[in-house]
Amino acid sequence: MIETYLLEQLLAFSKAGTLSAAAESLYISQPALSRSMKKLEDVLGVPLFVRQKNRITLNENGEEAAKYAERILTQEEEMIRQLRMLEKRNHTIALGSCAPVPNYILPPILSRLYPEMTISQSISDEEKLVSGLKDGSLQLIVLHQKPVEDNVVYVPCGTEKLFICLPPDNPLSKKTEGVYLSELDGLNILLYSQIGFWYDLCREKSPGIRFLKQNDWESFGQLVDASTLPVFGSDYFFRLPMPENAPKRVVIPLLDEETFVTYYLTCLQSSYARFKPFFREVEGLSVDAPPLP
Amino acid sequence: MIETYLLEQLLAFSKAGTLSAAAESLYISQPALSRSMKKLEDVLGVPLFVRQKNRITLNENGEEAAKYAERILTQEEEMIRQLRMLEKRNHTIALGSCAPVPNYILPPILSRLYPEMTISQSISDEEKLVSGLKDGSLQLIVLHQKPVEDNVVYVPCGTEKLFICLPPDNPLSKKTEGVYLSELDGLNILLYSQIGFWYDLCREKSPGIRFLKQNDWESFGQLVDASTLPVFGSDYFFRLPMPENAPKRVVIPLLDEETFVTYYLTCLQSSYARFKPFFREVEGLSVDAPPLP
DNA sequence: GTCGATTACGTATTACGTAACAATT
DNA sequence: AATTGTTACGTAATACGTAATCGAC
Repeated sequence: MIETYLLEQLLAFSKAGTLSAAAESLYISQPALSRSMKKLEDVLGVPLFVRQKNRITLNENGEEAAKYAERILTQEEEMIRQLRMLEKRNHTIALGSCAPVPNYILPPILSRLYPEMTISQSISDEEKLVSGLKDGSLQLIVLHQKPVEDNVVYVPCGTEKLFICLPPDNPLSKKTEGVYLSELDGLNILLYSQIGFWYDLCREKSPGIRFLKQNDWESFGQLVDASTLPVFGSDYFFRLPMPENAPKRVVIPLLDEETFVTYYLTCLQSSYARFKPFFREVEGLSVDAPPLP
Repeated sequence: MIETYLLEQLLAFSKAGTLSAAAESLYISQPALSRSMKKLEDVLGVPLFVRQKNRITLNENGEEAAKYAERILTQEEEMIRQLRMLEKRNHTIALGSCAPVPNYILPPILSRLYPEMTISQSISDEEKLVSGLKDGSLQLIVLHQKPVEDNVVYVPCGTEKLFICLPPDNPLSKKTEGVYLSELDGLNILLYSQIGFWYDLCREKSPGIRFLKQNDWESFGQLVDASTLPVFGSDYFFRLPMPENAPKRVVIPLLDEETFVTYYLTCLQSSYARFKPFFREVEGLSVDAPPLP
């Protein structure tokens, strides 16, 4: 049996070239390393070095042994990595959503139902969500369309409606009955970048919009407050108890039917048993503001 | 870094099922193993066991870890095996021959020229000899035909002539000028089994011969002495200073041209430099009896 | 009572550091 | 003189064994 520290020290030597340099890199003394290498030769039963008076180098066996050592040490690292990942996966529920709103609503419910689990959340596009579900890196995903895959279970878990908030001096702000996305062509619109599929939708329907993207939520909020630039709004946010969501602006509904979406909470059939209580609770949930404190 | 003994102990536990049984199989005490498993969990940073009051079993992490442990330990064994093989290969010259005679003649010369090397010898068929040369398990081979391969070097290293030794009462023994192998059809012939290609040759030329095969050289010799059964003979053996090679028998030459062969000592081009002195010495060597003492 | 696991404590192994030395550049 | 590797010896870390305890069957 070859103890791992011997392999580690051999590899360090093969990289450093001298015992002294290797010993330094290992934070041990040179004599200790010298002895270890002798011991390794003893354990393996073959000489690994050619020893001159003042110099020690790997022989053919030693070169070969160093390659093996590297492979084995890599395997051990891989073992640790994988086990920690497995442990983590068994203690976290990874939720992925196509839009921010489900990520506001669902995690609190998950935390209550599975108090011992860590809840992780992320936003990405439909393709990545589905592949994440399949490869096990996501346990729950929220789509804005019914999933077409087999082997999944889904329920509607709320709706969301998109609005555009325009400054009163904009001519479109008079059309209180609503506008189409295509009518926004050419506008400069403030946008928080983490909004999932909504961005793609607007880009598709109205390629001429010039988005002023903000990655930081705080900065975005300040820009909304400090300017009268148009911003998108959602019925979800309008119901939150914030004083003013988009002050100094007129809220106009969008008329494209795609701006009213239903969210579908989805999991693999194989994990449905585990999440059944959650699905029960969420089924038919309307995307509403959380209860006032 | 995971010390190997921990992996070994984990694997032992996963095979034994209880700490006590595993400890026994490892020749250590139960508490020692208990502590080791705790330590392994500590090193890996994940729990590996479900601990009940009186029972400890692997959890999902543990099962996975045991698989990794087995892989890694196997790799280490493989490492030792391969290194020892490499060491051995670098200290032995493996000679393979298609017939026994070159194995009598060449090893003494090799020992003299390469005194620090171990000489190993074996007999097998042409196909295995060539593949052995190519895969490195043989460094020198002796064929009874010129090799057709590229990347090899060869020299003739002697000849051998086959005879048949018949009892005087056999009608064929009168044909002192010689007989063909095909004429031996139907005879019972004593045969020492380790004679390489000679056996295939006789089988091919005279399928009707009934061979009385002996694997043991001593037994074969005693049978030759104690009977008058026909046996094959070789000019090499006739020249040895033995009192009687095939007593009570008449030695008749075989007329098939294939019964006179030239041996070709062969090595890879890549190792010719190493064996050049040997080739020099052997070149044109006639397969003759060794000098009388 | 037996069997299996953990805890506590002492022991023995062994990997390591320091010091001294030898040899090369 | 500076660098590199080995030997000798003491030390410290640690893996192990023994004894005791707790629980379950």
